[in-house]
Amino acid sequence: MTFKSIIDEIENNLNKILSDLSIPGIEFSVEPAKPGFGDVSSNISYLLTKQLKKSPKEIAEILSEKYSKCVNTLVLKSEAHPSGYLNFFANWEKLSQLILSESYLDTCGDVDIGNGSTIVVEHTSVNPNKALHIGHIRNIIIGDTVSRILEKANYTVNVLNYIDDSGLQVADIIVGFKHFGYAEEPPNGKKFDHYCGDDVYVKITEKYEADPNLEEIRKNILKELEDGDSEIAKFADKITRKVLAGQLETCWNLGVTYDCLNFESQIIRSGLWSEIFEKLKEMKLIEFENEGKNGGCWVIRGEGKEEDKVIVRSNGTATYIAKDIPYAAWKLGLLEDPFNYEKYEKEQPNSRVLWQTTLKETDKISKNFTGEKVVTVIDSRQARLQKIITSLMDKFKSVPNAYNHLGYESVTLSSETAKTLGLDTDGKQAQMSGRKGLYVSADSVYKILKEKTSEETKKRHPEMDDSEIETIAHSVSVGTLRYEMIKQDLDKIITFDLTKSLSLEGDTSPYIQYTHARASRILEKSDRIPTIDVDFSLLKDKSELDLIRNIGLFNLQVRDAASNLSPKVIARYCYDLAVAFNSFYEKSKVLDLGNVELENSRLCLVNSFKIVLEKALDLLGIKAPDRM
RNA sequence: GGGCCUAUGGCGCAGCAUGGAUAGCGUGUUGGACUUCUAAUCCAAAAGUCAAGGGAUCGAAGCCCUUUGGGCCCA
Repeated sequence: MTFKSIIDEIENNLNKILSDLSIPGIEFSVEPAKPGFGDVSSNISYLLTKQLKKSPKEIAEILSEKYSKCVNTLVLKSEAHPSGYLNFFANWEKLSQLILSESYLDTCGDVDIGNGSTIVVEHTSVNPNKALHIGHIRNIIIGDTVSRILEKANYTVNVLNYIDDSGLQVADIIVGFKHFGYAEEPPNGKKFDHYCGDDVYVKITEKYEADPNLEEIRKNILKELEDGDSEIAKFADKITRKVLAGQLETCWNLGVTYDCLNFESQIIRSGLWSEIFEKLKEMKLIEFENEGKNGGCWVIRGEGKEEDKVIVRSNGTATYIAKDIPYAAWKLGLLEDPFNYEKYEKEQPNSRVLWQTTLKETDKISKNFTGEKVVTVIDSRQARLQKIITSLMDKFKSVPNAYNHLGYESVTLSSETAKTLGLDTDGKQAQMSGRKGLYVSADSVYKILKEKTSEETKKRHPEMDDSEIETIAHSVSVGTLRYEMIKQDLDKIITFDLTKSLSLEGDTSPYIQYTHARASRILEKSDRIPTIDVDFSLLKDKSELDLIRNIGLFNLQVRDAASNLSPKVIARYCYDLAVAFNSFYEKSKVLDLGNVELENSRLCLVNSFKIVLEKALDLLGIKAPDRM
């Protein structure tokens, strides 16, 4: 039981009072109070003004009076604030005991929203022709964090990465290899994904601009890609898998892992499309256009003023939304699974097994990576397309809201950073572009961070050996990058600046991780093992109670984050928790107090903080070192 | 032409879903705190017509409408 206990108690009592007054159920709030207004507040008085024909203040006074006669275990007293709010003060001795005991359990922070049901989270899904840049990282970190949160909320999560290995971007680099003599081995040991993105892809794009005739070559390559048995398709498969391996290396380094890789080329060859095409016709979700500009096409009717969306062109080829529809239906388990599965050739850094789809019949392993619900993480430029898919899936699946598009705004480059990459934007931010070579790669950002944090750690701990420094610098660098990608709202554009975005102070991951290190040091230096068998009445300082309150809010925050698919909620929670600890740290010493009872109580609190912060940071995929 | 997102101290953001108290935080600026469980820390000060206008409400940063600036998507 956590801080929610006292909220529940108050809610129950207020409901009882309401029914005594024979007022039918109204939806009042009972929430953690703002500082200076007790511990819990309710807006109930405002909502009763019409029925009782009294001012909020008078009502609050009446309710407070009645409340004092209720059965209370966790509430010490209620108070009518002149503003009309009804404020409650906790019996902290009991509440602290509840909260801190709970925090020592493995299940701390668990909530049950999913009820064990399966949910698919698809993220990453980057064309396998280039290295991941900082914009992709936002997608990946959002997806990974949401998966972790959903798991905490009792969903069985299947994480998918969709590999678009048969599109235009892949065709481009194949043109480079096949027609412009780019070596298959990158020069001087460059990572293969970087080589394909920085060198081959960008240069070929330049050549297209110079010579429009090359379009023809690309078109032919594209056609050959669709035919799985062609030489080109086999070659492309080899190249894209090498790029993919480089991309996965970057992801794994950031603590991101997957359950299954789904290859677009296989979806195309599996025949899923024709199956879904028939179904769409049958359900009359698409119509054949006889005349007008879309004459001869199969279209989805736009709603209201929206344009019709062409699904199959008059020449019989499917548009690229046509690839998304069968995949979406497959994710929801609406189609018979045409795939077999095999293990990916490399192991992921944690114990999670990574599978990949295959059409080979040889080693027939069937798996199920579909979900009763689906979350697709794609940036909001795809919102229109995703809306069409969502409404189609709503018609396919009886469960409402089964398919969810989790959109987010893009990452742009600050004008200063764009300038360092050779583009003068006249003070404006710049959209990243893989095609133009205007991007900051994830690997390079990690490398810069790693150097910075290694140096800092070395300065603080000259005695440490290199491998320990390396471990700490890694955790802090990954944390910093992940936290930057997650801490603000999904619909805010992140303007990435190579120097400004890599701060290690203030509202950052190192700040939070540092508080964890402080807590660890206290526990390490004390020669006792913290227990919950302590005198909780000794914890009565404001900073102590504030820290306990924050600890007790963990599961409420997880619930909020999971039900709203809002990873930043957990980021803010970690930060608030760290602030509360730092305030406690300044005001209350823990060791060498000459008072064993008090020391034990505070040790219990410190340990509880450490446990909960670790769990919360784990939801963000951030590791907390014991020293830094 | 149609649609989506966004606007809150100099800069970057939270709060908006579910209207109610004194609009919070970081950074930057100014000043202060390391002989102490680690200063990647803490304390304090200055800094706000919550884009503008209108509406419903006893009450709006939040809800509705209009306009403007910025970003994106479709045509």
